[in-house]
Amino acid sequence: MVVHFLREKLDKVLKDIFPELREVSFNISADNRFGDYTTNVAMVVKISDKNPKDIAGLVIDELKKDKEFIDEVSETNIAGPGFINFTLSSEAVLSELNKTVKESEKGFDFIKGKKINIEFISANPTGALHLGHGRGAFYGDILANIFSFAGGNVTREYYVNDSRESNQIKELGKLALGTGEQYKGEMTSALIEQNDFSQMSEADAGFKLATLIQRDNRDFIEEKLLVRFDEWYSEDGKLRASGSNQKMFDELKEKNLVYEKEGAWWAKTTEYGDDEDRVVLRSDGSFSYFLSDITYHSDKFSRGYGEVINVWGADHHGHVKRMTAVKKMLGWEGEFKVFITQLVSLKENGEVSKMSKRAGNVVLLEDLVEEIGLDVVRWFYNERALNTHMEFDVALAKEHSDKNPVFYVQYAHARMSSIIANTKALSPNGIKLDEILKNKSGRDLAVKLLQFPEIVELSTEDCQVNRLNTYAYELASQFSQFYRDTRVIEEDNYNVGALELVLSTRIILAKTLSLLGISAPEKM
RNA sequence: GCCCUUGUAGCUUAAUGGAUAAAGCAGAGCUCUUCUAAGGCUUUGAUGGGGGUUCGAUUCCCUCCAAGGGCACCA
Repeated sequence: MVVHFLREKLDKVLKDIFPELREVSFNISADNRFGDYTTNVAMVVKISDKNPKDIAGLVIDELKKDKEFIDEVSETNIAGPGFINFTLSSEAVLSELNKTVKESEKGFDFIKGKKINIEFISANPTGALHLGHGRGAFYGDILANIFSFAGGNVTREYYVNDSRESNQIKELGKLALGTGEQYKGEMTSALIEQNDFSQMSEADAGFKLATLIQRDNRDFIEEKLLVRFDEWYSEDGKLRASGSNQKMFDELKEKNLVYEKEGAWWAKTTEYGDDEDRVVLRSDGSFSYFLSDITYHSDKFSRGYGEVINVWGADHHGHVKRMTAVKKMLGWEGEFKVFITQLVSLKENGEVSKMSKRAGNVVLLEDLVEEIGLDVVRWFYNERALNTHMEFDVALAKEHSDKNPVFYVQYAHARMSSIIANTKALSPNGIKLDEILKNKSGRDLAVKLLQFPEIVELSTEDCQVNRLNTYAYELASQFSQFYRDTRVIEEDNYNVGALELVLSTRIILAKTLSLLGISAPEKM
C-alpha cells in the first residue's frame, strides 16, 4: 500500500532529524493540485531560527537520499504555509494499481485475526422495526462488513429482550389476553388474531407473542434488509432460564459489589464512575434489566473478543456510563465501544414530529424499503454520520429516490460492465496502460483506486463508515470523466490499457458497493 | 436542575486541526451522428452569536442562543 510505504519513509527520516516530533499528519491530498499525498510535518516542528519552508526543504533533502523513495515519487514540492506534497511516479501508480486490485479482490489484513463482536439492532420484540431502527441496522451491518474485509474475525450479534421476568413480556401478555393496551399495533393485532392465546397465563401469552414478533422481525431483517447475524442471543434462554443471572448475582454478592437497601439489591457502580448505584435485584425478587445486561456483557467478554462493540439508539446513551463502570468493576479485558445512533425525527407536511409509537406516527422500515427500494434506503441511511439528527421527510425521500446518488454510482458500474461485455468479440490494439495513465482523467482515476485500501483502513480505525459513500461517489465521478476523455472501443478494436483500467475500476467499485450492501447491476 | 448529541448554501448532507469549506437536489446557462445523456461542463449560493487556544479552527476549550434525546425497583 503506497500510503504505508510513504509514511514509513517519512517516519524514518523524521526519527533521525526530529526525534521528539509527534502528531504529524500524512494524508491523501484533498485536491490533486496538491499532489497525491501531503504532510504537515514542517509546520508542526518548531525550530526558532527556521521557518516551515526551510524545514520542509531539510526533510525533502533527507528523503531524496533514499533510492526507493525516488523511484516511487516523481515530484516533491513545498506549498502554501509549508505543506510537503508528494506526487507518485507513473511507474509507482502502475505497479501499485496492480497490487491494490489484487488485494482488494481477496481482502486486506489490517486487523488480521482480531476477534470482534458487534451487537446491533437488538430491537425489543414488541412490534415491527421502524425508521429509527434503520440507522443501527445498516450501520452495524456495514461496520461488520468492513471489519471482516479488513481481516477481522467478526461475530454479528442480536440481543433479544425476551425475559419472562420483564415488564414488557407481562404487558404483551395483557395485550394478547385482551386486558392491556400497550404495544398495540398493526403487527401485534394481526398476530393476536391469527393465534390462540386463550387458556394461557399472562406470562406464557406474553412470551408466545414476543416469540412470534421476534420471528417476523428476524424474517424481515434477513430477507428484506439482507442483514445477517451469527448469533441471536436470547435473554430468557441464555441468561434467565440457564441460571446465569443468578450466578452473576451471587458473584457480585460474594465480591461485595452489591448491597441491600429498601428491600432491593443495588450494584455499587458509583464507585466506578457511574452517577448513581443501580438496582440489580428488585424488591419483588426478580432481576432487573441491568443485571441481565451485566451478565450478557460478562459473557461477551468471556468469549474472548478483543473488541466488543454495541450500536445503541440515543435513548440508551445513559447506559454507556453504567456499563463502562461495570466493565471496570468486574475487570473485563478488551476494548469496549458504544456507538450511539441519533434518533430520527419525522417530517410531515412541513412539520417535524417526534417518532413516538404511542402517537401512532411511526413509519415502518418495511414500508420505506418497499416504497423506495433497499439500495436507495441503504445509501440514504449510510450517507449521514451517525450522530447527525436525521430529519426524515418521507415525501421528499420518495420524490428524490429517482435522483438519488446511488443510481449515479450504480450507473457507472453498469456502464463499465457494458463496455467490458462489448469488448469480448473485438481484437486488442497495442496501447498499454502506462499510455492511458498519461492522460489526466486516466491518472486521476488510477490514483483514486489506490486510495481504496486507505479508505478501508481508516474506517476500521474511526468507524466512520459514511466515508464509503463519499468514496463510491468520487470513484464513479472520476470514472465518468475518464469515460468522457478516453474511448475503450474504437471500431473493431479495443484499447488494452483502457480496458485494464475499466476492469480494475469495476472490481473496486463493486467491492465498495458490496461493503455497503448495495447491488452492483450489470445493466440499468 | 444534571448529563449526552447536533446547529455548514434555499433543501439534504461532506470535510483524521490545514491550503480557495466539498457534493447532490433546487435555480441560471452550455453540451447528444459519440462504448448506457441516469452523463459531461459553466454559474449563483453557507460554517447559529460572542470570546479563547493555535502559524492555521466547521473541527479543540468557554459562554450565549436554538433543536433533539436521557435522567425508574421500564426495557
